[in-house]
Amino acid sequence: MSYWLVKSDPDTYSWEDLKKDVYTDWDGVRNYQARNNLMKMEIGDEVLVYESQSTKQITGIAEVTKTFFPDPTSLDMNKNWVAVELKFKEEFKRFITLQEIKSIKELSNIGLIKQSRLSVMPLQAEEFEIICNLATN
DNA sequence: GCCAACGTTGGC
DNA sequence: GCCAACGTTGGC
Repeated sequence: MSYWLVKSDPDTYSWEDLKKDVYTDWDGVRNYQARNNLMKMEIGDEVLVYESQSTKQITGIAEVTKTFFPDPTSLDMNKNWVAVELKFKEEFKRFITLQEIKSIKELSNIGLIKQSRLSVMPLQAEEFEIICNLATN
């Protein structure tokens, strides 16, 4: 059981879209490090969803329902991009902003801050818990 | 809109 | 294999 954080630009695919779709293929990832993380996801893993750009906040939790498969949106056969299937799991009572994450010392090593351009990253269990606790308080 | 960070491409 | 040029992402 692992924990992850994925980013999405809400103009492309928002939390509202996921809520509406319930299941979605998390595709379009075009970065090897992010792809390698997608390939490590297992069914039942919990995934925090972060909206970048306009809103900059973690909105809730999704769950991995299918492990990686070839990304159907990739036309380049030489580059084996992959997607996973995610399912809407839980919306946070309170969205956690980037600003708030930055203000918490225990989260200072989180990939979201350390490597701001990476779109799929692992989370420590403790980091996942801290964020969930914030969101339900 | 600007810019830093970083990934990719292509010439050498 | 190096590195300059360029493109993209994402915070501010």
